[in-house]
Amino acid sequence: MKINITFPDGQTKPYEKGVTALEIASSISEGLARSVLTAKASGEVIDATLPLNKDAELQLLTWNDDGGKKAMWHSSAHLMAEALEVIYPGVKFGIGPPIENGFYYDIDLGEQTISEHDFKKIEEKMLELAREKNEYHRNEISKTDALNYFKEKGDEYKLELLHELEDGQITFYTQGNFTDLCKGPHIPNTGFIKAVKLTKVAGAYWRGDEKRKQLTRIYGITFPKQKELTEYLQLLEEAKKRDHRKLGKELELFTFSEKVGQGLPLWLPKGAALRERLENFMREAQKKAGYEPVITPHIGHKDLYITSGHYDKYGEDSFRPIKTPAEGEEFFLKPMNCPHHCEIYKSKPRSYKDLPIRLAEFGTVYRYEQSGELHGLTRVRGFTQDDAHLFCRPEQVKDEFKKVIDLVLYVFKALDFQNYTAQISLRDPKDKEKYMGGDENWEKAEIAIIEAAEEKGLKTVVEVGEAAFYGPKLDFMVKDAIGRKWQLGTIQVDYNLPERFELEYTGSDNQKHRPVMIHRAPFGSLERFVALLIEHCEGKFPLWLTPEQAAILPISDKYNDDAQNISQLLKNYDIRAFVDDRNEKTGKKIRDSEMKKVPYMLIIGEKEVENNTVSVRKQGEGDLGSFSIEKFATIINDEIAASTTKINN
RNA sequence: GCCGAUGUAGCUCAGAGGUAGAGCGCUUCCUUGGUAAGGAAGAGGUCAUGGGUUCAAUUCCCGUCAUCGGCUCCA
Repeated sequence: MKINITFPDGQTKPYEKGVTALEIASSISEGLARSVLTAKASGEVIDATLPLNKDAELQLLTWNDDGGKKAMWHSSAHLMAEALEVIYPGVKFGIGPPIENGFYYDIDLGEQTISEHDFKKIEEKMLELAREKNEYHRNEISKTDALNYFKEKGDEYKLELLHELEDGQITFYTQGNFTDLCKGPHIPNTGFIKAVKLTKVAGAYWRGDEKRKQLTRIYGITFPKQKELTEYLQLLEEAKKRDHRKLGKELELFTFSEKVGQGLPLWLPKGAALRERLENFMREAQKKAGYEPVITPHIGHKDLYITSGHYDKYGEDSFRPIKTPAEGEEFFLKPMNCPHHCEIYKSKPRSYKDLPIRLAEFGTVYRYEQSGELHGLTRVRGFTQDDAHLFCRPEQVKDEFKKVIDLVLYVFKALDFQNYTAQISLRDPKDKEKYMGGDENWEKAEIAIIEAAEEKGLKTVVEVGEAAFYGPKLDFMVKDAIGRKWQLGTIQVDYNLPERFELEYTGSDNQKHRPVMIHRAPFGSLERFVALLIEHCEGKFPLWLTPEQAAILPISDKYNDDAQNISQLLKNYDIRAFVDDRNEKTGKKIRDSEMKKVPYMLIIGEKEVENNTVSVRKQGEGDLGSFSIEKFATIINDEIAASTTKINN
């Protein structure tokens, strides 16, 4: 019997029924056969060693394919499990999947513990087992036999997983002396794994449930060549150089103090100046878009949060209330600005003609985040949102929402954030208690977001269960230097707060109506935004934002006064410059300015003073030649103008 | 909050059961220099913090705090 195999280039060839992808690869070339990890047959990724029994479109997957990598790492998780079983007899296994970069396995070591100091011996054992080139054998097994196997082994985690599977679709994979419940696919044998690096150990709750037992999770990554591991490790080193915590310290943008408290950032002068420019940029953009600035206090009465629902949801997990000494009234640090803004809306009667009303505030809010979760400027306990609340008529929602999308995209474009993901976060319909408000409001809000994003042509991913407790949202997510995803811009439609605060407007029918609220923050929080900005530009900020635009470097202290004069002149052109008048050689001053990522260096010596010029050097590029001060000012201001024109078109 | 690691000078880090070191930075002096590190001298540390073991602890053990990597959470 023959079957027809169609290759990605459209060619079709007949093969014997029962042929494996690996055999097909061998028939093409030995080299190919040596690099095939798995195969995709009619859309499904399978073992390359699995017999093919019917016509199929076949794609051979190697290390260069996602499916190949995933299988490699999945098989590596099994290999690690085998090694662990040798070193830690009696270890029990949870799950061990491949992930974006490598794999992990959750294990229960009983009384034993494991730390990074133990990695070396595990890695060595893995490599030793890999060299045995043990094949990954697939076995279909009945549920009863499978249950018996893990009962005997005493692995309650695998038993729990098994109970959820149906008989007839259970497979085991065995390599060497290790057998695991697994649906595959796997690579042909362990010999493909040539380089192993265990990266971290962490506690992880069984099935992601905080209330269940915490297992030990070991992360690792493997490669088919030692060289690729070396390259990967280098890449990680490079990424660390972009880390905003490191750059923030080096460039003197922000700091933390144990005395002030964890998660409470202190903005240093350079960081504060940078942030202020960002705020002004946003103020300008919002003014054009019809927003009205408001200002509200940092605390609010407990009743405010009872009305808003925040007290119910977070009262116990927030910072403890502040009590007035005489009356014993309770106040909370504000965790959000919306309740205050709702009260501003209510300060006078509103007509349909007034809507939409757009109230904007750089509001500083405080949230008690779990201590283990704090992280540089990206996750803090006190931060400032570029917040605004739009109160509109129901028929205005979609239009307003689309305008906000435009604003967010404008901001991202201005700061060159290209690799964002637009994520629509909906509520989890199976877990309605987590959320506030009725079904009808939720449905309206979710539909409004989906339609607005669609009409704007945004490519979105939908995440169920990620909504805020009072409404669905559209978030703009960006990755940081170490690959973690963070929410920056956010837009949220809210039918619930207007109801809780009993917001109203008088319609053209002279009846009372309920407005709809849109919460939005294009930066999200200034802290987080600046953190991501630092990482994206590696501390080399756009010229209009950067703390110091130019360093003036006198060749010797004879020219210090001339340098000061030039600094004064540049101020007239709105150029931020400082004089490095240290008693150092020019080479040293240049080096230091390069390291501090100052965009321009102006070298001043005898020639320049005589000709009334400055010698211009650009960071990362080198000498540009001599220019008059006016000319230099034009260069800078043109460069800034060019970036702004680019944004506006 | 949970699991694991870490905490030594302003920064980056070395060190050892007998009370501490380097490089950079800082101060002073010499040098007055032309596009990525000129030279010398000096100041600077309750070795995170509280307790325990010991003749002796910064070093070993325990608690606390903070930081780092994950987990959970994230208005």
